[in-house]
Amino acid sequence: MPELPEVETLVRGLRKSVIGRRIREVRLGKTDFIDDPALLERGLPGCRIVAIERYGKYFLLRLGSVRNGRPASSLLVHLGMTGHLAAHPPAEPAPKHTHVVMPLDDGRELRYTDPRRFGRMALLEGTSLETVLGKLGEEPMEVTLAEFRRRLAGRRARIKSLLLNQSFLRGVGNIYADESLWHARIHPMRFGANLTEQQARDLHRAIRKTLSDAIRLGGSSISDYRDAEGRPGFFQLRHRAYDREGKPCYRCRARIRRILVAGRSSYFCPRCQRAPRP
DNA sequence: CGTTGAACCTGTTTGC
DNA sequence: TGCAAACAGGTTCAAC
Repeated sequence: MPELPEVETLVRGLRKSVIGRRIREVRLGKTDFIDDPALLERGLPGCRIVAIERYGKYFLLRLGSVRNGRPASSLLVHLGMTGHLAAHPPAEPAPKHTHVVMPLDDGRELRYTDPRRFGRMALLEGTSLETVLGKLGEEPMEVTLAEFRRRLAGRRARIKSLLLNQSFLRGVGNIYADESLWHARIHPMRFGANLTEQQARDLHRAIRKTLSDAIRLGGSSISDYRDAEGRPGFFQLRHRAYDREGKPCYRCRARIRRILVAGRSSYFCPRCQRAPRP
C-alpha cells in the first residue's frame, strides 16, 4: 500500500490533526510488529506529540515528555503493506485488525490498524533511532542529479532492484518504480551502471515528477489506502504502467507487459522501454 | 557485490 | 458452486 506519496499524504494529515495532543494511554492488541511492546506501554502515556517527520516510508512522531529527566523519544512507524494510523472519535467502532489504540487528551483515539502486520512500530531514542534511519538512502525528491549518478555508477544490480532498495533511495516502492521507469523509457531489467547519462537524467527527473504528482493527488489507492481523514488518493487514475498488463501503452499503444524482476511484478511497455542486449 | 526464493500475515481475486 | 492457487503497496534473511 504505502510508498512515499501515501506516507507523505498521511503524515500531512496527521500533522494537522494530532500535533500538540498528548497521549493518555496505550492499549495493545497483537504486538508481533512492535519492537518492544512493554516499552510503548511504559513510555508513551503522558507524552505530547510535538512534530511529525517522514524518512522514506518511515515516519516519526516526535514526543515531548511531561516528566523531567527523560530524553526526548520518537515513535517510529512503518506501515508495511496495509498499515494505517489516524485519529478517530471513540464512538466510531474500531475496525478489525486495530492493534494499537492511543486515547488522546482531546478525547479522540489515535489508532493503528494493519491486517497483515507487515508494518513496524518502535519507541526509540538516540543511537537506536540513528541506526534505523542511517541505513536509508537519500530522499528521492531531494537527491541531486550528480549524487544520483554517483550512486548509480558501478552498480551491477538491475535498475528496478535499485529503485526498490531503500538504501539506494528511500521511499520508492513497486508502483512508483514502474511508473518512473515508464516515464523515463527505461526497461526494468537494465543494469544500473549501464544507464546512459541521458537515461540517468531522464530517470532522475521522472522519479521526482512522478512522486510529486502522486503527492499532489494524495497518493494511489489500489484497494485500501486512505489518508488521515479516510479519503482515498487519486494517482491510480494516472498510472501508465503499474497494474496495466495487456492494456495499451499511453504513448505507443503496444500492450503493457508484466514480468518478474527482483521477485516483484514489474509492468513496462516492451516498445518504449527496450530490453537490454542479452 | 549480486540474485533468488522463502518467510512473515490476512484478504481478495483468479482459475479450474 | 467450491476450493486451491496466485497475488497484493514491504522488508529481511538464508543460500548460492
